[in-house]
Amino acid sequence: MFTFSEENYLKAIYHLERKFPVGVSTNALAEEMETKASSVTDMIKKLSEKKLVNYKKYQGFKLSKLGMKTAVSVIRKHRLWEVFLVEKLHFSWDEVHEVAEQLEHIKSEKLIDELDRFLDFPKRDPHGDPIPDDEGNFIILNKVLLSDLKKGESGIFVGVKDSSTTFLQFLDKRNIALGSEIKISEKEPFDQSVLIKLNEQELRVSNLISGNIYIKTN
Amino acid sequence: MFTFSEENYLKAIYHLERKFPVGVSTNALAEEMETKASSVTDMIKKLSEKKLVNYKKYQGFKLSKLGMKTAVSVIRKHRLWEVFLVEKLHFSWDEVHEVAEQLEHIKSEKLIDELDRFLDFPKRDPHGDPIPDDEGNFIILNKVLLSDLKKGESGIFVGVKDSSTTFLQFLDKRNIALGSEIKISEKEPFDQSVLIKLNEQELRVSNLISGNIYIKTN
DNA sequence: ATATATTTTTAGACTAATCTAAAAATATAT
DNA sequence: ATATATTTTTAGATTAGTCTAAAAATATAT
Repeated sequence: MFTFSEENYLKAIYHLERKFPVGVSTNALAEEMETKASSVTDMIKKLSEKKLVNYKKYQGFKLSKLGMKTAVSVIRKHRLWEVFLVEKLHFSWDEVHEVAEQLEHIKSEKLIDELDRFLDFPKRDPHGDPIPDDEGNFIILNKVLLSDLKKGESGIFVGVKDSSTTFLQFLDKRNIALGSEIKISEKEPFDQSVLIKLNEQELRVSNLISGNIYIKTN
Repeated sequence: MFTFSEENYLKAIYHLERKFPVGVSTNALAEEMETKASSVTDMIKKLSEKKLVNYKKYQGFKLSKLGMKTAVSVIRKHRLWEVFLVEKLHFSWDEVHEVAEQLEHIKSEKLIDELDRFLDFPKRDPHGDPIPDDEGNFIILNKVLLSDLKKGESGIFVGVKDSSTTFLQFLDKRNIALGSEIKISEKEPFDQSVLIKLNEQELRVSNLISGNIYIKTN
């Protein structure tokens, strides 16, 4: 079907389209892929020939219908494998990404659908991100950033925006786990840091932290 | 570490060394890999530079200690994934090979050791082949070909020599499954076909079939 | 032992994915 | 509006893995 590299580009374009709904630029994709703009241009040409992206020179690009379907399928695989690693193989949520990056490229419809069944059709991956079903449909959960809550408001911790190892380990260290109830006790107007209450304890976190935590409000 | 291609060559050399213990030839490996002799020469040079094989021009090659270790590790991964596919994901023994060929190249020590534990340290894959442990040690089972048994002798079906889809499906169709007790009722001297008894039924199989079935005798 | 056949290697080319450096297009600023 | 800066594309190279065709080495046969 498609090469690992093509799939990785499609996935990256998918994520960038959330940030830039009008279209993705060569430089933005180069940064996301940690590669050079010239390499991106080469690859975009190839993806365009294969009808995976819509592209006009110098005008940016967007996923085609086929490109979108393919990207979502790779994301489904990535997230299902993450669930497998955490639930069955004792991985922690900060260890799964690297391995899932490899596993997401394994080609087998049966494999992924059976894995889905084996895991009992999970709706979220270990970081709270929704898992597309076999038709590519997501459950969109309405969530807000913790940094957007006002003093006195509360909700459930349902996901992270940044899932870097360091951030995830930071959360682990403070016992901030998915599903925890978090309430804003205080909000410092000067630096936007917040005093939060969770698990019967109070904790002060910076705006950088609260801006990476997704909350489902009641 | 090593590329998919390098790992595939190492695995193929490993298997060929069983057949040709003195050393593997370029042509033999080309046939095994379904590629051209010139491609094999190119790759062998690379493997030789990386100290994975011992090679002298025109004189064939053998795996080095490092090459052997690497090949065994790939085989361990392949066979563990096969067990996973059959035991957890409802694959049949004739469906697993193609997917395991992909999964065997995933790089993660933790992944494979946790998978091993998750599967409860299986000693054999779905075709009866032994699974190396995390040190690379195999359990060698003393087995003989069904075609080597004499009239009246019997044993347990413990493995297949040829694990092609067609052969495995042939066995399925006749309910010849791993673990079955098989007894030679009759042996036809002319074509070496045998009348076997298993599961309370008698069945005639050709020499080609009996030459691909491994038996553990009591 | 020498001619012939077979095997193996080399030489040169191709594709995919990447890079650097330069050119072309577009955007920005005064 | 035109010069300058930025972005994007192109041109040309590089690496891994493969191929074909030819050359070199080895094996076989009479």
